[in-house]
Parts: sequence; structure tokens; C-alpha cells
Amino acid sequence: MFIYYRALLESRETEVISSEELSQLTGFSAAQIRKDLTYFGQFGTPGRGYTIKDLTHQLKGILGIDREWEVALVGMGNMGRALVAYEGLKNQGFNVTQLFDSDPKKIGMFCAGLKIKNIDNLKEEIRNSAARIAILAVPAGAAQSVTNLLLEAGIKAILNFAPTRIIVPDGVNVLNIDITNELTRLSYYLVQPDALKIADDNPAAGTESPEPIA
Amino acid sequence: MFIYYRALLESRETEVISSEELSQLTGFSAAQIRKDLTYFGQFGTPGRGYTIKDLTHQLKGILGIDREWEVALVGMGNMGRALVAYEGLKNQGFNVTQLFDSDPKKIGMFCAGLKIKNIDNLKEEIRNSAARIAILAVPAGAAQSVTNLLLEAGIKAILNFAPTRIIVPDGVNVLNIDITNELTRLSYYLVQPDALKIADDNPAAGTESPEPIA
DNA sequence: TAGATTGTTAATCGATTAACAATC
DNA sequence: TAGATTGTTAATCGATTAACAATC
Repeated sequence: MFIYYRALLESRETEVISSEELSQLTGFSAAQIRKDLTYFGQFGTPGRGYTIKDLTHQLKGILGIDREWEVALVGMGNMGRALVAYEGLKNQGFNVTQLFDSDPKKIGMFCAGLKIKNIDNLKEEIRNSAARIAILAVPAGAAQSVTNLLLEAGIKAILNFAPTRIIVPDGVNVLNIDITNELTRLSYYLVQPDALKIADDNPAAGTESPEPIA
Repeated sequence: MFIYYRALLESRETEVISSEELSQLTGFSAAQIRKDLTYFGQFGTPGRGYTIKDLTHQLKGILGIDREWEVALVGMGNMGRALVAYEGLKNQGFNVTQLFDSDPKKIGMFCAGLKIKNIDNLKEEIRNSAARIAILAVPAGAAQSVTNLLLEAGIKAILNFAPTRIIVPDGVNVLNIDITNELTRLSYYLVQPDALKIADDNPAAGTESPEPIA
């Protein structure tokens, strides 16, 4: 869905697009695309295709990016600071509104116009906000305990930059961004050129025999 | 493979581990694990299991992390600086040895003990090094042109932080880390709780009917 | 030897694609 | 109307799992 959405954004020259054209742009088969889309509704016109404007609008709704999301950011180390400074988030409707750290030297400081708050107050601060998404940019050792705080605060989605798995209950979503892991994956592809070339989100990539990607 | 490797690191209490135990730790089925492993060789002992020390060693070789990799980093913005400062990379054998930027104000400055070089010299500098992996941390607008330079320099694997797709020839591997994209995915899971809950690398996650993840 | 667990084949299951009636 | 392309079903294909002989 993300990929269809992105493809649509890049192809706003025509008014209408067919599943076949979307296939060319995304690498997914036309049948796959039609099937995926009809899971959410009937957005196309037989004999014509999909109106780009309409479908973009629909996809926004489906992806939940037809609104603004408040985001809390925990951990103001190098990564945390890089993230607050990143304009791209706000542009896409992800609005970092709260910063937390445990370091007394950092608490009270301002970063990108936001005051860094004491992590001890995380629960009530987040409870009093609309944030349901959090970015976790703390050291691995602190990841689980901070996660527990976030869960208590009612956070339902976590983007985890800590290089460790965190445990959350059902109904809470975690996505991990682990740079070392990604580099290891690249290393793997370099030394095992025969292993499936990167699935990532490029479906055009290798298929064939069941070579392990895990 | 990454996941098996990580699981092994976390389970060094016993000397031997069975595919069944690995299954518990990773969420993959025992049969799947045995199959994946035998793709690379016969590492187990019937009736006993896998010797953790041996298998760890084997996996290191398979993943290509039984060596040091030199890594070039292009783009010394917020993200680039956060990445050089990150100790985790070196600890895992990924050694950032070269920094590049195009900003005259940054060129010549030192960052984490490394001199920032002029991107105009990227090709020869990298050619004269052992780097085959590059991290791309430049703005979206510059991503493709810098990629082209990297390709000319002989880079074979790119970790791309720019929020845009880059085009590379066959045989070159790209992994994208797109934060906005990940947040969009979280947003999607929040508004579509019925859609497949995160595959990421947690195979325990939902299965059932073919709901679109794309 | 009896018990356990691998490596691997055969059976199952699910996802992808081909194809086409419906329809603009 | 003829041409095009959707939505959807049926057929294909591939991946996952169950099961077991081999073996420690």
C-alpha cells in the first residue's frame, strides 16, 4: 500500500492509471495490485483504470495519513537529536511534540523549539497529549524499561531505534530500525550473491528456489 | 539468518541447541530452521542438535561478519553525524573510514576523528580504499547523483537514508531506511488493526487471509 | 540399546497469477 | 459499438510444514 501510494505520487502526469501501469511502476503484478486494492473497496472503473486523484485520496485514508499524528520522542542522544531536526517528519504529518530524556544535563534544554522533559514525567505528559506513536532512541540497555513506561502511557505504536528487541503486548505495534542489522544484511548479500537479492520492498527482486532470507 | 544468529547470541547458556529451541526463540518453525541451515551445509548432529559455538561461527561466515568491513559515509548532516558517532557500528565490524560532504564549510572539519573530504574526490578516495559498502545520508535531491558517483567508485552495497528510491545496476545492493515510511506503516497498523500485523522480522505475527501488506 | 533430533522427502497449505465475465 | 480494464474466480505455483528414515 505504501508502495502504491508512493508510485501514485510520482505519476501525477496523467489523470488515470491502470493496474498495468502501476505494475510497471511498482514491480507488483497487475493482478496483485487489483486484488490488494479491492480488499479495501472498489476504486477503479472497468475499461478506464483508477483516477489518480481519487486513489491517492483513498490510500491516504487507508494508510491513516489523512491526518496529523502526534509523536513522542524518547532519548536525546545523537540519533534523537538528528530525528527532531529532520523536517521530513512534519511534512508527512508526523508531528514530534514531546521530547524526553533521563539526563539531568539535557532536561530543560530546548531542541528544535521543544523543551526536553524528564522521563520520570513521561507517563502523565503523554497521557495528557494526543500522542499514540513514540520513537524510541535510547541505548539498548534502557529500551525495555522505557518501553514499559510508554505502554503505561497508552502508546500503541513504537518506532524502535535501539539495537534490541522490545517486548510489547498484543495490539501494540513495533517497527525496528537497526542499522547494524541492515549493514549485516548488506554484508550477507555481498558474500552470498546467490541468496535472494533483497526483498525490502522491491518485489522485482529474485524469486526462484527457497533460499533463506531470514 | 540474521535472526538465527541473534538468537544464538542470546542463548549461550547451554552448549547445544535444537531446532525446536531455536524455533521458540525466533518464532520460525523448527522445520524451516533446519531447512534454511542445511541450505548452507550440515551443521547439526542428529539426536543432539547444533553446537552453539560452532553454529555461531558458521553463521558469522555465512553472513560475512567474520571480517571487518570498511564503510564510506556520504552526507554529514544531522543523520550523518549521528551515524559516525554511533559506536555500535564499529563493534559489529563495520568500520566507517571515510566521510564526504559537498559543503565547503564542512569539508576539512573533523568528525569522530575523521576528516570530512570533498565529495568531488569521492571516486578516487574510495577507489584507493577497501570500502565496498557506503552509507548514503544526503538529501533526497542529491541521492541519485551521489549514488552514481558511488557506483563509479566501485561501491557494491548502499544503505540509503535518503527518502527516495535510488536506481542501481544489477549486482549492487541497496537497503532503504526511510523513517517517514516506517511511521506511515505504523499509522497504517493503527488505523487498520485487521491488516496483517507487522511482518518485519517477527514471523510469529498474523497469518490467515491475504490481507495486503504492500 | 533407547531416546532424541537431524536432514530431507512428500503432503499440505496459502499466495500469486491467469483468465474472463462484467462494465465503462 | 469496439476496445479497454476492472473485480473476482479458478488454476497454478511455490513455500511451509508434517513426517520419518538416518544417525548420533
